[in-house]
Amino acid sequence: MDDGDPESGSLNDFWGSEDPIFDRKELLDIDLVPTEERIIGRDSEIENVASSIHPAIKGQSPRNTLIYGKTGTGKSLVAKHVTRSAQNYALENGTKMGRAYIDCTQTKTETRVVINLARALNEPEKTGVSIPVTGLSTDVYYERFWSILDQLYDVAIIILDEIDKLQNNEILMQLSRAGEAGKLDSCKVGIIAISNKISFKESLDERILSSLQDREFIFPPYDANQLREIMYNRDDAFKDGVISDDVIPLSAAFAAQEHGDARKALDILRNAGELAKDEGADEVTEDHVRNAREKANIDRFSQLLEGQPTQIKASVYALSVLAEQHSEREEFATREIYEMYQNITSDSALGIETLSQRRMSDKLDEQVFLDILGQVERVGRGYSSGVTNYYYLLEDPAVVQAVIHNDSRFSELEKN
DNA sequence: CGTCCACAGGAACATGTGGCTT
DNA sequence: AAGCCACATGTTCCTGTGGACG
Repeated sequence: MDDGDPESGSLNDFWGSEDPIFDRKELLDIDLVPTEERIIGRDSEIENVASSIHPAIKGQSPRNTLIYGKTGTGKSLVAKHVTRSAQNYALENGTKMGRAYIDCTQTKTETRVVINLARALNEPEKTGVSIPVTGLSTDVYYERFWSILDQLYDVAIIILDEIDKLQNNEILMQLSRAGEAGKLDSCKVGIIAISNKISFKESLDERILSSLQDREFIFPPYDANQLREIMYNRDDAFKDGVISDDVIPLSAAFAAQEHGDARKALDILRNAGELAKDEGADEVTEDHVRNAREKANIDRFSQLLEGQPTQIKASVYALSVLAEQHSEREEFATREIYEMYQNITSDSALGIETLSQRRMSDKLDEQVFLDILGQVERVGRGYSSGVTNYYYLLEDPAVVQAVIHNDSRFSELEKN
């Protein structure tokens, strides 16, 4: 609008400036499935998974497979890589192989999983089957799904990631027995189930278990050497010579301390680069890595909390106020938090309803699950009870409140 | 030692939303 | 247009618990 702006000259310099630190930052994204030579230290895992699904190449039944391992141990990576490679090979050999990936943290109910699978594998112009996003009964979705599989594929491989997040295991039942139950005529189905909890097995039906347990692999955490190699393999994310020698070994050491999580390693590395860039430094140093590790924790926390609904912010806020008022204590019982929560929600111009204590305690539990709050159980405290839950903040109350005040509805609250 | 308190968390039930089918 | 359907979000009711307290 204002032309002749005296700033525009310097801004032009800015737009034209090159990133002094990063070259191909996307390489530091954990979800990127690298080409095979970039997958480090998972050779035998790749081999194992590949051998499970090998029969699928010729259109025969693949074996169902269960993969365990902590976060950031390459489970999804290996599953995606192997199945993609198999699909390409099968295609060249005249086998129609379908392949679908479901993240069960996003898709938790049986129906949603079927819908997503069907939509992922469907080709409406060939099958003439339409899969509405919602509106049908689960049975109908299943029928359409089976029909799609039979029409389009000789064999389908389905990856269910974070399977322990599923509300119930009916979908596994259906998928693993589809052939025997006569739901499918020609198409074979293979399941690759991924979980980070070994205890997941206990919640499984005997029949599913026997079919899944067929092939079962545990992915060990990466050790510091492997983490280092993973990062060296992706170091062309940075400009040449920008990272000093100790940066990667130190990031690897930090990540190794936190259960060998490759995701964390890459996060630290990326954050270190960003810190250096913000400072205008031309080199990433050991100090950047140390700060990045701090920052990564707080960032994760803030983002998580920021994205939560208002009711949850209100309950967490209540806890933060309590923590502020009683500097000598950290943990507070549900009832105390609820009283404060009532003050907050009834009073102000927040414009939200005051929920029942039952409901609020569910919200708090949810936050414990997300690692926003911590929880301890205590017996027989104060005036009688069986067990009482006590909650505490995992970050400084000031940090928590700062994040919540970012929400415009809460910003007024500050004054009280 | 029995009674009572007050909490955790499961279960049944209610309501609202979005959307398909016929 | 009427009837289903899945599902999120809440509420109410209820059972089990284990220390406090008489």
